Amino acid sequence: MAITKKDHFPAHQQRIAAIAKALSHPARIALVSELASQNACVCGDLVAELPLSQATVSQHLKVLKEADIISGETDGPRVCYCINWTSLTQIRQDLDAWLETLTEHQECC
Amino acid sequence: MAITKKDHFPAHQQRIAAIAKALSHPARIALVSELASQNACVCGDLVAELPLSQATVSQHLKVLKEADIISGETDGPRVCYCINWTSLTQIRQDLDAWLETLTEHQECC
DNA sequence: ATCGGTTATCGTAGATATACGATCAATGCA
DNA sequence: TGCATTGATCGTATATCTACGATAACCGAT
Repeated sequence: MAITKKDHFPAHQQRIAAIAKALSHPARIALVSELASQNACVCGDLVAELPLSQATVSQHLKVLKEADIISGETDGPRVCYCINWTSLTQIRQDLDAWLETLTEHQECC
Repeated sequence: MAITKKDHFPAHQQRIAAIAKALSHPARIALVSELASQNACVCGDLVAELPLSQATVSQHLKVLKEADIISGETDGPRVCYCINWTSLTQIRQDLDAWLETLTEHQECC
């Protein structure tokens, strides 16, 4: 793509886009749902729930971690992942705030 | 990616992911914001607002259109784009519903 | 120290996404 | 009819994403 131009946009637009991007794959939606419903927390259990290899699941978990949606702490030989509720709440607010500003003007063509 | 496995996930998870994907680029967030604030509707004006070429903007508009977030109707030689409020409202509800189900269980590690 | 189990990372292949110039199709106007 | 304007599409280059096997790193227990 030659050179990305994402940096040419305002920070708040980049923020919304970054949140959306982290949630733009069904596997990551499934992981977040699974973690939230507390059916699983250990990485191995999550791998068992998804139709993906361990390596791929680990990669998706990394994306969610970098977006600060989840966090993982080592528990002996395993890793326990869980939702970062503080961050997720903020994300929800940011999304909602943006969607709200849209509807405020609602009077298009 | 060899073969995509997105189809192996439940429809509602695919739906959330698809919404997120359509909003996963700052240019598209900017386009939606711009359209909602009614500062522009004609494609040419949108191109002038963004730091992208006409071809690229047209491509982003196409993505938003396919996600049913916006619609465009020909107005003489121009094309007038506008927010599909019905669909956007539904999207907002779907997103909010998903986020709500997450917090219901909120009691992780 | 070695072994078995767990997870992250590396390397890689193929699929998509991003970006743009060039071109095409459609429209309005001279 | 011919021309300028507008916007979609094509072709293409590069970047990023998705997926997995293989391997490395780590831990607990023997």
